[in-house]
Amino acid sequence: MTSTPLERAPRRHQTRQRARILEWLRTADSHPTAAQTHEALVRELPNLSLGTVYRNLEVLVSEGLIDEVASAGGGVRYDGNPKPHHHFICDACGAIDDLHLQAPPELARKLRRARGRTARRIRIDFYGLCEACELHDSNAGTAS
Amino acid sequence: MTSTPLERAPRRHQTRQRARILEWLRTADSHPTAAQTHEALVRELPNLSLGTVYRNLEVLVSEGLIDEVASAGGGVRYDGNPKPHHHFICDACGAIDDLHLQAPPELARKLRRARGRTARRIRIDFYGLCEACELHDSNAGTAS
DNA sequence: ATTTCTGCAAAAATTTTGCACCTTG
DNA sequence: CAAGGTGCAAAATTTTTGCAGAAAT
Repeated sequence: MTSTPLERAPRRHQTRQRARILEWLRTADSHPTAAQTHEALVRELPNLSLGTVYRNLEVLVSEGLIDEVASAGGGVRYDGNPKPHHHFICDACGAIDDLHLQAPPELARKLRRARGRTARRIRIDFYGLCEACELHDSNAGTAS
Repeated sequence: MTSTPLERAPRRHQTRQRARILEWLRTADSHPTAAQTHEALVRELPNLSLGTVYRNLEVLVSEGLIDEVASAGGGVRYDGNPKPHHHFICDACGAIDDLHLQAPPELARKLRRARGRTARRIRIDFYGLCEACELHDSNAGTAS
């Protein structure tokens, strides 16, 4: 038996720090890193420590209130929108945008046919150039 | 002007280290981290340094020979299969499996309609339980 | 009162770099 | 021999932890 040693879920206390982190992530348009989250909130909570931010992000993820988004380059980013959605990621500037479109049910079927597995959740990442970068950028096919 | 200062691509030399890293990644069934790659190869290349592995992975990515896969938890992983494909990720054990199915063209259309952007590349991640974990695991709806 | 949380600082873990010396072309 | 590459070690980052005191329930 690989017994999980009877782990009771702790009763969470409500703290200003955690509340603000969640609230801020919800309104953030980008998908911030732990450091960016700390940076943004340290103005109004001057003693907020990075450790506290890390610990709270972990709690919020485990409670399903936010999502972890693994971003290329290795950093973890956080997404204040826990509803299933997809992402458009700019190849040039790395910006991540939420897309609230629905995954075609066909995909789940394809998976089942290919592997016999059932998908609980499907996440689609679209890569391309965001509007700003597309304009900004003429050297798209020119390079040698 | 944000001039790219006329950067000439270096002529790469062929080295045993780089060759073996690429070759090993191609046959690897998992999606290894830099550390795992080093660990696996240090037997046959006893002086192989981690720094070299990092530098070569970066080169191989930039040449499009391998892919970076950002995995939750923050670590970067590498995928020796540069052809576009998708992933099935086990919620329980974290294993990542390649899926060689084709994204429905409908998706690109949806993106265009929703955002007016064009997708160069679409990556789909399916989350669920792999076969081993599904069997292994009876406590799926039982938890309080 | 008891449990959970915070801030701070130290410790780990991960990734990047500088540099002297080898290798490839 | 010139351009790249390697190994090693130090430095820079990023994330995790231990602890004593503070807050929440």
